[in-house]
Amino acid sequence: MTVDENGSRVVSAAPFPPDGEPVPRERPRVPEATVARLPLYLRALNTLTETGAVVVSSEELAVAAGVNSAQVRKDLSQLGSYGIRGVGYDVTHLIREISRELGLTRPRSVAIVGIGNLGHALAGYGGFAPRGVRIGALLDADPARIGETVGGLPVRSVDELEDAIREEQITIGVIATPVGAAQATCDRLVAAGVLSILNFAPTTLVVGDDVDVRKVDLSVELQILSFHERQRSARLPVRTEVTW
Amino acid sequence: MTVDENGSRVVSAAPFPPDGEPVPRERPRVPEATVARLPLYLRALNTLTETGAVVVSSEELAVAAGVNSAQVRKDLSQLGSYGIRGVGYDVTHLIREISRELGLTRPRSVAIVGIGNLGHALAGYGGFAPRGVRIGALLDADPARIGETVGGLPVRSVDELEDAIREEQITIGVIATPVGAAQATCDRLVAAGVLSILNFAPTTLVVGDDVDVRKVDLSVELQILSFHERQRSARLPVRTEVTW
DNA sequence: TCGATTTCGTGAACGGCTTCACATGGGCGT
DNA sequence: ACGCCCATGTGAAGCCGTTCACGAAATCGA
Repeated sequence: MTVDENGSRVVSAAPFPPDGEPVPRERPRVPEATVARLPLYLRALNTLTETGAVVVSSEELAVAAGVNSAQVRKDLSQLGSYGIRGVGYDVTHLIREISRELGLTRPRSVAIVGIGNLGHALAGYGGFAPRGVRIGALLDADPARIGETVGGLPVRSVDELEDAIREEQITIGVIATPVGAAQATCDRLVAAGVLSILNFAPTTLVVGDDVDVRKVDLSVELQILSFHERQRSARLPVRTEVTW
Repeated sequence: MTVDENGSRVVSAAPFPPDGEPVPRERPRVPEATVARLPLYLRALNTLTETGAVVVSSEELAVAAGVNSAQVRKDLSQLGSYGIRGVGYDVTHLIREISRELGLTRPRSVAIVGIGNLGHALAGYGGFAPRGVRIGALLDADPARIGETVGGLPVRSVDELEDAIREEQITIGVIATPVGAAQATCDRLVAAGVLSILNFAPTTLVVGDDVDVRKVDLSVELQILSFHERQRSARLPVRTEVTW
């Protein structure tokens, strides 16, 4: 299962239930693009509650998340009609529904493999716990680092990877190892039962179709910015007066 | 200028030059989706040269980058026809052309603001220099960290931000500060002349239309994975036998 | 020289996503 | 109780991106 998979293997649900079924299960399917924005809405909503807001309009939420307001409405309508016309959305209700849709009601546990600078940063990042994601284990191959405590958790040997995943019921693996160890680490995580991988190593991981891989690549992001800067500078020298 | 801007302001070039012009300037425009893949190709090509490969087929490159081979051909054809039918692509030539397209021929300098764990990780990341991106300055607000050397570069006070940007001809700002300082840092970077921002702080930055912002958000990635896991588990309990 | 083989380049079809525009319908003031 | 106002929910249109399928072109061997 790749990042952009279009769910073609999913049993295509009938557009409508055969009759006036009282069971609302089997909603059509939430588009991938919407899923990617739900976390943004969630964060914006959490910020809003701190300011005491109790209802929010699609326009406000759109500004806070940096998207179009029609998009907000369409996204939220995918989860059901939780808004009130003429008023807006109930903030706490919306937080609950989005959290449920994202599967954050039962917290997920992650293992971070590779506790270098990046692993440290991830382990110490406070933004996980309040959002339904729990760090269950830190693993590293360097004996010098084992036993060290990072963010309240001890660093364990990567030899214990399989044990840790079982003990802590880990379902998500984060790869923060050097490039050379990334694929092998990935294979071990998958063999141990992990089905979701977040990869920070600058390499393309090869996995089975049933594994979900997402990739965060710093130099790719910078190169995309570089492209846009080049475009911009190439556009500056106006050529209208060359013709005469 | 947002990430997904569709270049509507760009003068739409005529599909063909009026006649057999020798000047190939004004290609139609490279799609954003293609730009996002060019860095992947570039990395795969660099790996290939190390193995001694001199030509590469679209199929090989596709496997290395984890995409479809038709996509590779379509992407590369956007930059011009650099392939040879029946043979493949010349590796070194392709590296040159992609680097040129991405604007990496004249190296870009970045400033990293916020030298915590994440800033350390970024500063120490070896993947930048060989890819046309140079770290020009490290800045932090904490007096205790100023003067420290990270990755061969001294940490300077954030008070010197404007000076550093001028001296080092920095065009890209990387925000690795706490959330609270992100927007203010962004504003200062923009005021100092930076037009591209890579934001690691979990917040939506508000900028003018002429500033290009990209965002890397760790918890968002994890929440997307969480959603897919929930989907998967909801699909597992087969319901065919409930009906009798 | 000629045909077989390989791989690029690309038109066309398809599907997904975004945006617009407006009907729908709930609240609030009088 | 009634009508005005406002924000949601959603068809429709258009755009962008992906994939298929095949023609074009280049090499190689006989």
